[in-house]
Amino acid sequence: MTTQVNQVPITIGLSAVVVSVMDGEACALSVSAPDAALALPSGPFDPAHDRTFELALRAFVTAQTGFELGFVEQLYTFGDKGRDAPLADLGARSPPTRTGEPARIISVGYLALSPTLEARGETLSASAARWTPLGHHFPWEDWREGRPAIIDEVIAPALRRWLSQNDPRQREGHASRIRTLFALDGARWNEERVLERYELLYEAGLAAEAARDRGLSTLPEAATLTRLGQPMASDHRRILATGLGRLRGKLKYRPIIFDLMPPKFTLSQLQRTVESISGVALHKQNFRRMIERTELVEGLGVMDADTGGRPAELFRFRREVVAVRQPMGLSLPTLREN
Amino acid sequence: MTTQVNQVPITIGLSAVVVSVMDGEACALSVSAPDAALALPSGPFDPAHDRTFELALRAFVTAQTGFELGFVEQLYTFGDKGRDAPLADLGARSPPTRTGEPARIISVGYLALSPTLEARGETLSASAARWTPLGHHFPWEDWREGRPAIIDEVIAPALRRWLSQNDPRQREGHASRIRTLFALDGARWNEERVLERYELLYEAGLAAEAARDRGLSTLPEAATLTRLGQPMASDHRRILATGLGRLRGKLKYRPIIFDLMPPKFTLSQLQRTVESISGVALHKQNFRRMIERTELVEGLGVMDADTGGRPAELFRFRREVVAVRQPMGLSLPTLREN
DNA sequence: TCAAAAGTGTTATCCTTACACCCATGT
DNA sequence: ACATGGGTGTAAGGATAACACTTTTGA
Repeated sequence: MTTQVNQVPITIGLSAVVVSVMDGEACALSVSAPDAALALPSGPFDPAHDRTFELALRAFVTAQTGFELGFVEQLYTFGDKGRDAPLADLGARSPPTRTGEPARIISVGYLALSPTLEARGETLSASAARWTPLGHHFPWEDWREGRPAIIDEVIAPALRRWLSQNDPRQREGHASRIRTLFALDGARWNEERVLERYELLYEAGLAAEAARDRGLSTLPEAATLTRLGQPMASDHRRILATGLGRLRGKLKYRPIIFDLMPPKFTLSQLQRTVESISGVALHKQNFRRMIERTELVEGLGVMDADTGGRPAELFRFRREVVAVRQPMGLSLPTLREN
Repeated sequence: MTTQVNQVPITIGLSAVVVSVMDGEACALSVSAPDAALALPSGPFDPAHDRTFELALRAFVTAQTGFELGFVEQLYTFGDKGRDAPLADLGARSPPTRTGEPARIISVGYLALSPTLEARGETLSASAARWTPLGHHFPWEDWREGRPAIIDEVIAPALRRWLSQNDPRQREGHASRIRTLFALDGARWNEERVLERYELLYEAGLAAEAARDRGLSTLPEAATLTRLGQPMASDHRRILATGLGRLRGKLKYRPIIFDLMPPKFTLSQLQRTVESISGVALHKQNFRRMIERTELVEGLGVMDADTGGRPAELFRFRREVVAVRQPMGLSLPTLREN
């Protein structure tokens, strides 16, 4: 025990996983870190002036990217030493080092959702922010077209190689994690476990960030790494994985999918949005029956002709029913094929 | 924007909601705050020496209460100004005020589970810690014997009185929250929304903490307040509500109930444990069928004779299957009666 | 006329919920 | 024998998952 407390000052950084769906692809808002790596919009929390985390977050996301957040929810607070120091100072100021020692940086991650909105592109082009498909960061998470080839071609072999170099006492546990997280040997894919999959890859040195953080020890061939998703600054890809996992889970019991939809939408658009987030393909009619059962949407009797085929009816979200019976959200039946 | 950052130092406090079930009652571990109020075991996070939040938490819970935590999970980070200053210094040291201004106190709440264990009582008696039934803090949350009388006798009338004094523009929204959160007018009880219920009562000035934090403005009769659950120091009852809600939700999709069970148990003990946490009564046979379907437990062929009636078979949790197919957890069908 | 996408009918299967009933022990 | 709690059989109703099929537009 020390007698003097807080010789090491604490800095709190806020990071936002801002998700939106553009052209059928789930994307996250990103900015460029000083070293040109992609980063989440982030900024420091100023204890003197910010009344709440959420207000601070909304303010600097608007400042950095030029638009306002709707739905916002806290994800997790990352405090471990040893993880790469987050760029909490990305916004403006640098972390204080009043006494000479480096500040301890804590980061609080947030999830935010933004509806698809065509007009929004212009706002963005004025800033350094851009929308990056989540599939670029997590290419193994998209099962909409069936099992992604990268799992069997790259991930499974690399993980098995790692396994064989492991401490034999840990081998069984690791083998079982590999099997279940990546749906090998007949195990079932669970789309919610995004974070655990990323952490397994990181642990196995298969995330570019791991090589960076560990000073390049036991680096796999660079060719393998580049196929395993675009890395991000600091621990931002971990925060992004946390956000995607949370969003996928929450879809099933809260109607938050509608925070990603424009005011009017067709049922196919709704289905494609769910699919792009959850990463699995859904059975059309069962999806519709489920939506109907929840009574969360209402047909407007108006048709959308820009579908490429037969015109589709437009629907709206019945926001009013949520107040009455905080409902189930959507149920994702599981996988349609394979 | 200031030029000088961190004039106001940040202190991080850690608080633990440690849940265990004793004699069929869900309890939380509590300690006595200096002003004699009940408080959660809490302590400061020392950025110079604590490598992770979780390690720091485990250490001071052991120091304060004398036993070790098993399952631990982060709940939420509370950072709003204006909420009552948490007792982050309960453990030992006082918050630093190097520059004269008060430190900004952030608190990180954790949920921890501890299996029922008879021998544990002795450890506790040596310390200032004790087990307090959650029903003392949230008397409206226990629906095992049907709808608690306190809802219709005390809560609903008091909330309606509050409603009538409200800004008319907010009235409709508030009325709907009251209805759905407390299952009035035929609305269905949702056992997970513990935090929202507590926050509604707090907002309406019906939690003793609200009177305290607001300097006693519009205090309802003291008799009403004392029926509305035992208050806690700082915002600890809010953290406790967060923990109970999270635990109730998580029961349904992760098999964490077994972190509350001893190594061997009967199915009735298991059912009573689920009931004490979720606060609802379950149908015996349906519960058993569900447990059977999950294949999470295994009969030992050994009988427990201390049941008061026919001896019951003892079961154990098959920890090994969790690794294989991170399973559903338990599904709480809803309410058996009413 | 054909491609493309919207939208519907039907069925087997499984899970949920709710009945009512029997079994083994201690007093 | 009877109270107490353990343990089981059956059946209706609803949700899920998977079939294949018709309809309406634009090119």
